[in-house]
Amino acid sequence: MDLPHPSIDQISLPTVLGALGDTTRLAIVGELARHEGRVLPCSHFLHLGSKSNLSYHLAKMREAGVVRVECCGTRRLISLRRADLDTRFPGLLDSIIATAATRGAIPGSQTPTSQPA
Amino acid sequence: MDLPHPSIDQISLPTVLGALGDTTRLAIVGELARHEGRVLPCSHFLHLGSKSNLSYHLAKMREAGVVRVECCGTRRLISLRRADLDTRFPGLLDSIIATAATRGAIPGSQTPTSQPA
DNA sequence: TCAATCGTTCAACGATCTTTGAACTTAGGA
DNA sequence: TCCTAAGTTCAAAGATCGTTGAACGATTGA
Repeated sequence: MDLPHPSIDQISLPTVLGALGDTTRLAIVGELARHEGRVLPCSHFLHLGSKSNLSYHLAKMREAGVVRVECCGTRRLISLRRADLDTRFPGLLDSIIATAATRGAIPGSQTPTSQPA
Repeated sequence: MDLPHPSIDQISLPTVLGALGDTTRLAIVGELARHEGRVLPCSHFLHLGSKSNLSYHLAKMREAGVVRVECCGTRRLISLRRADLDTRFPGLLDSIIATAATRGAIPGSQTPTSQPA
């Protein structure tokens, strides 16, 4: 039932960058960053795409080592592999998340703070 | 004769990440970083691919705003848009370049210092 | 002028990506 | 038990990607 995740050593820079080079996936990462430390179900991201579409994007990020997916009954609990990524690529995630929270860096996205709550 | 480059404001995070999510292009950026401030002709990168292949990758990075391409006779002089990227995405390029210089982060690549000269 | 050099462009290809909807699986609750 | 909710998987489709080789244009130098 456990889904396969790359070990820290197996996480590759171009694969991570490729995984983040997509507006939907970047939006997911931004969302996860805003809920730092917490764990979110897939359904949290339904506003970003259809069920099967999210399944696709989340699998891609899991395989790239960006995200961890844990099974909990019929749920999948998603979290950022923040510590692992910080170990592997110091500063990378920080700068991406900081940028992603900035107006205009991601075309078509709204600034998180612009949403009511 | 001048090739089109996006202005700083037009540089988008997912596009930049996508441009860097490729081993050939990451290698080009690494090479440019090792020659910081200097300007290199396309021919400098011929060990990374064929002429037309490099033309493709360099165009992609130019359009993404990662690289500047200046025409000088029949030459194209390539440079990293380091200052522009630092302004737009503080810390991003630093962490990518630092990582790219690390053994193992980019599968199939050799650490620059591992090469004789 | 002629030839060589430097790089772009094009068409083609196979591969990968992104999205969709329908069918399916699995677990939990009434 | 049966139903529902949460996600996955699959096939299909269209788009984009990365690579190649051939043809092309533009500049430089003999």
